[in-house]
Parts: sequence; structure tokens; C-alpha cells
Amino acid sequence: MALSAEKLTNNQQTVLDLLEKSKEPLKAYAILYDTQKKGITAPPQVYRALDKLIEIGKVHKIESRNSYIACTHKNCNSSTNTAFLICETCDHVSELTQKNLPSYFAKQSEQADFKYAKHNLEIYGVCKDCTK
Amino acid sequence: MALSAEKLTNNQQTVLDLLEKSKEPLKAYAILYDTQKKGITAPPQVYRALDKLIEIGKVHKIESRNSYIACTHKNCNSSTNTAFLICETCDHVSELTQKNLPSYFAKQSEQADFKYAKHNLEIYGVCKDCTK
DNA sequence: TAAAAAGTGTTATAATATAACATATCAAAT
DNA sequence: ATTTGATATGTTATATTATAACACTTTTTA
Repeated sequence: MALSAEKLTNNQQTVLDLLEKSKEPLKAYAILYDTQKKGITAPPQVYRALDKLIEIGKVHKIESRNSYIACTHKNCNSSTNTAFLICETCDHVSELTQKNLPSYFAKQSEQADFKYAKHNLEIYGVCKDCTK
Repeated sequence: MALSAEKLTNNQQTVLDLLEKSKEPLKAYAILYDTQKKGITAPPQVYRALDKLIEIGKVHKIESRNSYIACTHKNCNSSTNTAFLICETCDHVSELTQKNLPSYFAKQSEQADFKYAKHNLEIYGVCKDCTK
């Protein structure tokens, strides 16, 4: 079965639903707080669900913020290539959709005798709304 | 006074010395442990030194590993553009020296109506030594 | 040399994440 | 249909990473 079609468990679906309806990345303990009513009562339940969702590419972690965001790409099943635009003014985060980043980075890596496998890119700046 | 020429305090120098002689990135509490003899006895002392060193570009944080590494560039005085090659086999980390990454990312960002300011790139793969 | 800015030492605590374990559920393959 | 192996669950406890707060000291600069 393809990863992207994988059936989610209750906890996984609960966490994914919350992230998908959120306008912004959420922190693990915010997710915990917001899912108490759905039966998620302890940190491991959140982290396990996140681990699985990240593994199948439905969720990404913003490393520099310790926060988690639902993937905006259709049928994304990759957890290996991530690139974000993070607004320093309003904290909005969007995914940078750039098909050729992996090959670009692979080329750069090769020049340093390094075999590229995956990447995480976090770009900071000012988003469209905040430049107005 | 230029940032890169800034005079460091005792604690800052102690932490920088340790990182510079380390072959690998260090975690904050490892730094704390290794600098006890030098009078650093509590976490805030480490984090303050790191904050300053990061600010002046002498040290970078590997976000996805919560670890810190001395900058390998001569007279680096920037904390705004970082790119690392992280070996998944041996955990060795090296900085990717690529002058044109900022302009490349600025261009990519522009296409998403995003005003680029700085970036952090973490590439995972296999280093030269580990491919042998 | 006074004032402002930056750093220090210290205690306490916040925020983020995982270990461990007994039990439960699910998938698949005989 | 039933065993089996893999995966998930609920729970308690704890590990790891990082900051708040405060009184005091040192350094810089006007």
C-alpha cells in the first residue's frame, strides 16, 4: 500500500485534523492541550502520532521552532525534502514548492564529496501580507 | 567595532575554545559538563555564551540536532546564512561553503512573494569517509 | 567619573521529548 | 478462522533542552 494512502489510526487522525485546520504551525504541547477531548491525554500519544505523520509525509517539523505543520501538497508522501518560508513578522509559515531543490542540493553536495540524501531548508524573511 | 573582531569574555572564550577543538557538534549540556573546571557551572552560563557566539557568527546551531558547532569560515561574522552537510552514518557535520545560496534562495522566495532575509539549510546524506 | 550597557553567578522552573511496560488492536497468511 | 507478528495504546515516570528572574559586577562610552 502506498504510504500516502495509508489508513490512519484514531490518534493520528485526530492530530492530523487539528494541524490541517490550523492556520499556523502548532507545538506538541499545544496539540496535546487541544486534543484532550478526543482522548489524547499524555505527551507520548502526541509524539507517536506526529512521528507517524511525519514518516508518511503528512506533517513536517519546523526544526528551528519546534513546531509542526500539516503538509500542503497533494498526496505528499515524502518526509525527506522540506523547505519553508517563515515570516519573521507574523510567524506565518508556508511550504516552498520547488521541484528542483533536491537536484540542486545534490549537485552542491557532490562538490564537497558528499552523497545527498535529503534536506530541510528554513528560509526567514517577510511574507506577502506583511510587506504591504 | 566589527562584530568579528569583538573581544570575548571569559565564558564566551571558554565555550568557543571547546567547540573549536571539538571534531563534532556539541550539545549544550555536554558543553556545560566539559567546562566545569573553567568555572561554568550552570546552564544559563552556557546558553548566554552560545547566544553571543551565535550572534557574532562564531558558532552555529544545528537545529535538527540541538547541537552547536564552531564556524569554520575565516572571519565569519554572519549568523544569518547557514548550510550544513550532516552525515547520517557517522554524524560528522561540515559547513557547506556556497556564496551564491542567498541569492538563489532570494530568487526562489521572490517567486512566492516572500522577501528573503536569511536561511538555514540542513542536508543529510553520507560523507566522503563513509562512502569508502 | 557617572551612566548605560553587557555580562555574571545562582536558584528555580519551563518547555520539549523519550523510556519503559503491560495491554490491545490490526494485518496477513497459513 | 486462528495464530502470529507488527503496530498502536494508555500510563507513569523521567530525561533533555532552554529560559525566567534577581542581585550583583564589569566594561564601555559619553
